[in-house]
Order: sequence, then C-alpha cells, then structure tokens
Amino acid sequence: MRSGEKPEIARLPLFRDMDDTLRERVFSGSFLQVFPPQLVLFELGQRADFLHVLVDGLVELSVNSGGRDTTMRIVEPVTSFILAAVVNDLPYLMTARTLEPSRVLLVPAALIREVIRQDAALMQATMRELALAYRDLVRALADMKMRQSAERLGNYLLQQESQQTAAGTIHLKGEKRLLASLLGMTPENLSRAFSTLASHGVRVNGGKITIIDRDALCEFSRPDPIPV
Amino acid sequence: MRSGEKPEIARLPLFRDMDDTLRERVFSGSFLQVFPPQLVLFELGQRADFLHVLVDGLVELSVNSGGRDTTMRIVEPVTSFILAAVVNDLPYLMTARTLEPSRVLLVPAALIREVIRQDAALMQATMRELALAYRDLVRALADMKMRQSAERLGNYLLQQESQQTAAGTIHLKGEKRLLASLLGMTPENLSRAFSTLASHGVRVNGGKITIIDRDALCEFSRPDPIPV
DNA sequence: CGAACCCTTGATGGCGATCAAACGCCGTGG
DNA sequence: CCACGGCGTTTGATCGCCATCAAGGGTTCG
Repeated sequence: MRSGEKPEIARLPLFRDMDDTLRERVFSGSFLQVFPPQLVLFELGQRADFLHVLVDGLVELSVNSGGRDTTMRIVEPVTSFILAAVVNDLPYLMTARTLEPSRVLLVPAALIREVIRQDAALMQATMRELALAYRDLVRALADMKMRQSAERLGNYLLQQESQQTAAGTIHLKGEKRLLASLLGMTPENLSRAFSTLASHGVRVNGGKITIIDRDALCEFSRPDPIPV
Repeated sequence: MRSGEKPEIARLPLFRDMDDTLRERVFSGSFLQVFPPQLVLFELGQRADFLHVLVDGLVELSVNSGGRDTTMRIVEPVTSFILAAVVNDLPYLMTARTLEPSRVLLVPAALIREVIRQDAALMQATMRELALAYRDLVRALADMKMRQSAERLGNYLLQQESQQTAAGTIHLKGEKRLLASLLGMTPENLSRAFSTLASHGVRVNGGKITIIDRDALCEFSRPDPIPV
C-alpha cells in the first residue's frame, strides 16, 4: 500500500508521531485487503502474523472455548487491533470475524516489531495505546463483576452517546445479539434490559436508541465517576 | 534508595535491560517505604503520583463504585503495579491496600516517565509489560463471562499450581474472602465451590490446597488451551 | 411466497446472592 | 488459666437475576 492512499491511517495516534520515511516503510510493506462479511480473519491460538487496522467495515473480536463464546470487542474504523499479541509475538487470544464487508490493512508482525525498535515515537505510541487498552479492560472487568445486566446496558448507552456525534441519539452497530454477547448476556435478556430502561429515560426504535432523560438513566446506571 | 540495596528490583523484567546509570537515577530518586497492614496506599480517582513496586508483603488492588467493591488483583512481591496509569498520567482506576506489613518502592511518576522517554530498553520493557498485562485481563474477562464460579476456582487453582514451586500444592495468600472477591463471588459461594471441587480431585486444609487428581480437575474446569 | 433468521415475550429452572446461624480460631481480659 | 468476644469460614434456607426453553411476529432474501 502507498502512504498517501489512506491518510486517516497515518493520522491514527499509533502512527501519527513516527518518522515519515519509516511510516512509509511500514505502509509499503503492508497490504490493504477486502473481506466479505462473516469471514474469519484469524483464530484464537494462531501465531500473530499481522497487526490489523480496520479501515472500513466492522469486525468482531471474540473468545471461544469449550463450546462457549463471547464477544470481547466490536472494532469500528479506523482502529488497529490485536496490538498486544503482535508486540510480544504471542498467539492471538481472540478470534476476529468481519460483520460487514470490510477493508483491513495487514501489517506484517515482524515488520512492525522491527520498526517499533527503530522508532521511539512509534514505540511510545504503542505503549500509550496498550496502556489505554488496559484501562478499558479494567473498567470492563469491574463492570462485569459489579453490575447487573440492565445497568451494564445503561452504562454502555451513556458511553456510546458521549463518543458519538449526535447528542442523545445512538446507532447500534451490528445486530442486537452481538451487543448482548459483548455485554455478557443473552439476546432475550438484552431485550428485557431495554424494556427495563424504558422506565429510565431510554427509547428504542430498532437499532436507533434515544436517551430522552439522561439524568434518569444516570441515576439508574450509576456510571463510573472517572472519565475515560 | 540506593541501587545495590535491592538487587531483585533491578532484575525485574521492567528494569533489567535498561541503562545502568539511568536505572541508578531512577532508584536514587525513589524511596522504599514500610506500611502496616490494611493501609490504603492510594485511591481510585487520584492522580497517579508514583509507580509502585511491591518488595515485600501483600497488596490488594480493588475497584469500588456505588457501594460495591471487587478485588481486581492480588499483588505479590516482587512486582510493579499501576504502570498503565503512570505512563499516561491518568487517575488510578483502582484502590491499593496492604494486606500484610509491606515494603513498597515508590518511583515518582514524572521521573519514570522521563526516563522511559530517554531509555529505549526501558520503554520496550514497559510496552511488553503492558501487553502481557492486557492479555491477562482479556483472559480474566473471558473467564468471568463464560465460566461459572466453581470452574473459575478450578482454573485459578490450576494456574496457581503451575506457577508455584511445589507441584500439587497451593498456599492461598490472604483470606478466602479475598479470593472470593477476586473470582467474583461471595465468601459463602467460594466455600461451596470448594466443596464442589472435592469431587474433582481437590482437597482443602485451611489455606493449603492439594490437587490430588489433576486430570479430574482439568476435565471439570476446562482450562484455557493457550498457555500464558 | 416461503424459509430463514432476528427480535420479542412468556414460562420455567438453575446459579449464585442474601439472610441466618453455628462452628472454629485467636486475642484479650478477668 | 479460662471465659469471653470478635471475626472468618462453613452450612443451611430462601430469594432474585439471568439462562434456557418455547412460541409468535417481523424482516430479509432467495
């Protein structure tokens, strides 16, 4: 891939501050690939061959073990994923699957590791990214351990609302069953959780959610006091 | 603190490969402090002032929010903790409390951040450490979402056994109520989970656990196929 | 138009939380 | 030295959240 082709990749926090010629080297050694929906990009247990950057589309990261399955993250463009497996050259802990037609930049793991060693700015950005990802997971784990399902949904909605453009309105990506799995519940109970939130300021219309009473939702969900 | 004082700190993966004079600079700017049990070292929401290294004793990292409380990690010597908050200069997401009389090395956050910028080996070690910690949390979250309580306990025991010296024998650190909170259950249910595991090759004697039938425990707990 | 499939709603059951009480351990004070 | 009280653990009883099973409505796609 050539560098100018996808300026939004170069603008990612991960790549933004690094040396231009090294960035060019990374991109020219990588390739942009198009995938149909429902395609498995890699599976848990495989050696981490590529750092992935989702350019367009939607990807699910899930863990499956012993017949059970749970989605760990929904990746939206433009974001890199599985950085942690790549930097330490360890097997993937998750399986990645496209949910929509997607374009993914595949950066060979050995290449990115080599350039990380050469470029302090890239290494620092990697370190920061990992630290932020770690903190996200700390929150997610505490959420799962301390809150019950409707509260988790409420907090998810509040968090989504804060980082989507239109205030008070949220568009769910993917199917509701996916959100259910992300929040650690069944589709049936997600549906019931939405009905519960109806009495706390939330209106649902398909994949479009409206928060008509933010205060009521906050009081019910007791969101994390520390901002992200 | 002087450098030769605590060679096992210098041998930590985090500090092992860095430049000697810079390591000396880090240690000389830090101080080793002794704390009594049950003392709060820092609280969730505070600005991260120090990178902590537990030299001796036992520390609990917990999250408390909305009247609820859950322990996220039990820190044993010699280990650093809350690296993620320090590198990004963000508030702590967890509260730290000593469980036993403890000695902790306090490294000023600004100092460690400065030296990280100067020393590529330290930065790389930080990056690796964060990536490994991230992967641990991915496992912990998947564990919490997919397994029920007795299975979680079984896996915890198998994991502890593999990283403690004596094969087949595990010494729990801290009280059982602490382990219960770490595993996301109540003390009552931890007790019941131990009884369940009695029919799967586990014997309990106070804080001393013996795995008398490893295969049976594995079959019951279905441990993660991917090694740590 | 029919067949999947997803979402929703209802009925039932199980895991785990809560409440309650008894036991054992340990440190204190009589 | 022993009695007592506090605390953690264990065991039992009950309750509530959520999973599971089941069925019906809506949408999409062949």
